[in-house]
Amino acid sequence: MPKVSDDYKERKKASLYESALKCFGEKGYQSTTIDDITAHSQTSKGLFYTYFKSKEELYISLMDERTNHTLSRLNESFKTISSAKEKVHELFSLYKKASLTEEWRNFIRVQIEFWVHSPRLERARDVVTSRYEDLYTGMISRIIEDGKAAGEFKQEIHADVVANLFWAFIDGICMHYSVVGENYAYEAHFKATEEMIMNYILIQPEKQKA
Amino acid sequence: MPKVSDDYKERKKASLYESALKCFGEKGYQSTTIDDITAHSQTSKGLFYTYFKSKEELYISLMDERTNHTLSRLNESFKTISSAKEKVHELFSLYKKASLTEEWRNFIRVQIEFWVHSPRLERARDVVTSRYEDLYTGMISRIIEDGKAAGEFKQEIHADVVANLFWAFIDGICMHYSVVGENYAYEAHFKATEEMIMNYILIQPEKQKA
Amino acid sequence: MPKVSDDYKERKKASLYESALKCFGEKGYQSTTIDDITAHSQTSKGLFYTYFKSKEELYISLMDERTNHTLSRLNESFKTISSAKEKVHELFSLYKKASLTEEWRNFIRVQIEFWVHSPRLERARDVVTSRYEDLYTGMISRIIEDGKAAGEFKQEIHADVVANLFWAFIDGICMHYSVVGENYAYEAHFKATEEMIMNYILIQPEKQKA
Amino acid sequence: MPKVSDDYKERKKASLYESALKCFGEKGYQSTTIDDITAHSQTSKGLFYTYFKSKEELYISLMDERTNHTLSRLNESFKTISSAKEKVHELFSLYKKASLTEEWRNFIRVQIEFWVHSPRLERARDVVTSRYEDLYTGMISRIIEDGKAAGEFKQEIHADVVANLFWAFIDGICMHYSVVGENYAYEAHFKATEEMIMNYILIQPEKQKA
DNA sequence: GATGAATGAGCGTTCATTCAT
DNA sequence: TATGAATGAACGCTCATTCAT
Repeated sequence: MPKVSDDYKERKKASLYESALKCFGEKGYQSTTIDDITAHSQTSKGLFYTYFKSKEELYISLMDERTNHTLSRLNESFKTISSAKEKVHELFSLYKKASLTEEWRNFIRVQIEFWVHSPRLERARDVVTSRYEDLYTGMISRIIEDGKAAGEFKQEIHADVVANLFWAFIDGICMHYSVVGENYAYEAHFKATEEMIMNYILIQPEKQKA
Repeated sequence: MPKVSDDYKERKKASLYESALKCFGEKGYQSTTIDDITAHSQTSKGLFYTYFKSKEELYISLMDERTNHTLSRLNESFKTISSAKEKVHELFSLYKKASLTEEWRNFIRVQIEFWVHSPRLERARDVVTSRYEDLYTGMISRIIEDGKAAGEFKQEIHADVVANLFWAFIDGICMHYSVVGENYAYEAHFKATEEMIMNYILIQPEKQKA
Repeated sequence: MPKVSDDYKERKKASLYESALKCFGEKGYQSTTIDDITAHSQTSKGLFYTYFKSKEELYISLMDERTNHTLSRLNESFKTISSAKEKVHELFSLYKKASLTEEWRNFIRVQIEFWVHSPRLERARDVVTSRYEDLYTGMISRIIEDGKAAGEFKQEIHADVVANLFWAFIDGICMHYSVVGENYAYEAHFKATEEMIMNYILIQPEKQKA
Repeated sequence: MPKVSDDYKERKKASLYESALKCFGEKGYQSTTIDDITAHSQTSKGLFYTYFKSKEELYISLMDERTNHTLSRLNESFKTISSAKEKVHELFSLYKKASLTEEWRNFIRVQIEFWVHSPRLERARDVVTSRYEDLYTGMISRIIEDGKAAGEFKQEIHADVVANLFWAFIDGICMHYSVVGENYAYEAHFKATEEMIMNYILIQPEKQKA
C-alpha cells in the first residue's frame, strides 16, 4: 500500500496523536505502551516508528503541537475583541466552555504530567519554557499592558505577575477538576476566580463615586 | 525489647520514606526503582519488602503519611490564632516560607504527580479524596465559615468555593514554581494571590468610610 | 525490446551487488539492512525483492558471483604466462597491487565474514566448498603439478598442501591487514611470504653450483 | 539465594563465558541471543545482566579474557625452553595439538569473527590492537630477536615481519580449518608451514659445508 | 531478621518481508 | 514495473517481586 497521499499520512499521524493523547490521559505516559497506542489507532507497532522516532519524540511533539494549536486558537479569538477587559473575560469563557468535555480533562491530565516530567526531559523543558514561559504568559502580559495603557486596568499592577497568576490559577483549577471529576463545581470556581482577578486589575467605577 | 525493636523499625521505615520521597521527586515515581530507594537508604531490597507490600503500597502510604503530617502541622499553627483573617494570612506565610527550600519543591513535584496519577490508582484516589477533599478543604472551609460568623468575611461568599480555590491557587503556583525553578518570583505571586483572596472575602472597612 | 530490458535489469542488479558489497564491508552482513542497500543503490525495497528472494540469497549469490569473477580474472592473467614459477609470482603481484585500494580491503572483510558464516548457512557452505576448495585450490594445485612436471618445482612437495597453504597465507595476511589497517606493512609481508613459498617449492640451482 | 560466595559467582560467570563462546561459535555473535546463552547456562535472562552490562560487554570481556589466558599459557610454555628455535617449534606443536578439538575450532571461529567485527566496535578495536598488536606479535618478535642474538637465526630477517607473518599464517590456516572442517589436513599444513618459516629464519648448517 | 541472587513478564525498538496501488 | 506502507516476530534490556541462605 505504497505511494500514499500526504493527506493520508497527515491523517494517520493525527490519529496516532489522538490515540496517544487518549492513552496518556488514561494510563499516564510511562504506563502507556506503544501497543496501547497502535491498538487504539488500529495500526501496527512497526508503522508507529515510521511516523515517530521514539515514544519520547511522540510525547514531545504531541505536546508541542497541542500547545501551539491552543495558542493560535486563543489568539484567533482575540482578533475581534479590542477591549483588554473583554479579552480576559473571553479567556475565562473559553476555559469554562472547554472544561465541559471529558476529552478536555484528559488533555489537562496529560499536560500536567508533561509539566511535572519536564524538568527531567531536556526536550520537554524546551517546549515548556519556550511555549509556556514565552508565549502563553507573554500573550496575557501584553493584554494587561494594553489594558493599562487604555486606562482599563490599574497602573500599579505588575503585568507579569498577573499573567503568571492567571495561568497558575487556571492550571490549579483544571488540575483539581481533572482529579476530582464531575463533582467539582468548576463553573462556580471559574466565576469566582474571574471576579478576584478582575477586582485586582480593574479600575473600580464605584471608587469614582466616592 | 519489643520497644527498642519497634523504634528501630520505625526509624528504618522513616528512612525509606525519606529516600523514596527524594527519589520520586528527582526521577518520578515510575522511573524510581526499588534499588534506587534502598541504595539511598543503605538497606537491601529484601528488607524493603518486609516493610512494604509493594512499590505502590509505599507510594500510597508515603503520601498518606505526609499529607496527614502537613495537615496536623497546619492545625497546630492555628491553635494560637483566633481571628479567621489571621489564619488565612498564616497559611500564606507558611507556604511562602516553605517555598524557599529545594526539599519542599521536591515534595511538591511528588505531590502533584501523585494527584495526577490518583485517578488511575484506586487506593490513591481514596487518599486524595479523603485527605484533600475532606480534610484540607474542610479545614479552610471551616475557617471561612468562622470568619463569616465573626463578621470578618462577607456573608455572600461560598466557603466551599473559596476553600477549593485557595488550594487550587496554591497548587497552581507551586506547580509552576516547581517547573520553572529559581526564576519564578514566588514571593510576589503569593503576595498578589493573598491580596486577591483577601479582597474577595474581607469586608472592606475603608470603603464604608469613603 | 527484451534486450534493452534485460540490459537494464542487469545493470540494476549489478548496482545492488555493488551497494551490498559496500555496506556489508562497512557494517557487516547482519547489521546491514535492506534499506541501507537500496538507499545506496537509489532504488526501492520492493524492487530489491524482484531481484533477490531474500537478503540471504543476495549474500550467497553476491559472493558466488565475485568469487567466480576473481577466479576468471586470475585464469585470464595466466593465459600469457607459461612458466609455473612465473604464475606463482604473478599471483603475489596481483594481490600486492590489489591491496592498495580501500575497496579491496572492504571486499576482503566481506569475504572473511562470509567464510566464517558459511558453516552456518547451507548454501554458503556450498559456495565456499565448491568455489574455494575445488576451483581456487585446484587452480594452484594444477600450477604446482605443472611446475613439478616441468622440473621447476621439487618433486617431494605436495601440490595440495602448498595450494591450501598459499590461500591460507594470503587470507591470513589479508585478514590482519584489513583489521590493522594502514600501519600494516603488507608489501614487506607479501614479499617475505613469496620468498618462503618459493624457497619451499623451487629447485634451488645455486645450491648445486656451490 | 543471597550472600553467595565469590567462588560461586566466579563459576557462574565462567559458565556464562563458556556458554557464550559455544553459542557465538555455533550461531555467530549477532545471531546468538541472550536467551541462547542463558538457556545453555541454565540461568535466567535477568541474572545475565547482573554479570554483564550488555551483550557487547560480554563479547569484549570474553575475548579479552580468552586472549589473555592464551597468552599467559604460551608464555608459561616458554619458561623451560631456552633456545629460540625450540620456542618456535613449541608454538607450532601447541597449535597442532589444540587444533584437534572441535572446541578449539569453535574458538577460532569466534576469534576471527571478533577480529573482523573489531573495526566497527571501538572497544573491540582496543582489545585487538593492544593484545594482538602489542603482546602476541611482541612475544614472537622478541623470540626472533633472541634467536638472532644467539646466532640461531639469520641476521638479515626482520623480526617484526616474521612475527606478523607467523600469526597471519596460523590464523589463515585455522580459519580455513574451521571452515573446511574434518577434511582439512591441518597436521600436514602446520608441518609444511613450520618448515617454510624455519627455512626462512634458521641459519642452514649445510651452507657451512659449502 | 537481613541479604541479594534469581526470575521472567513486559516494553521499546528494529527489520526482513509482503503486497496494495 | 516500481514503490514504500504495513506487518509482526524477535531481541536487548529492565525491574518488581520472591525466597533460599
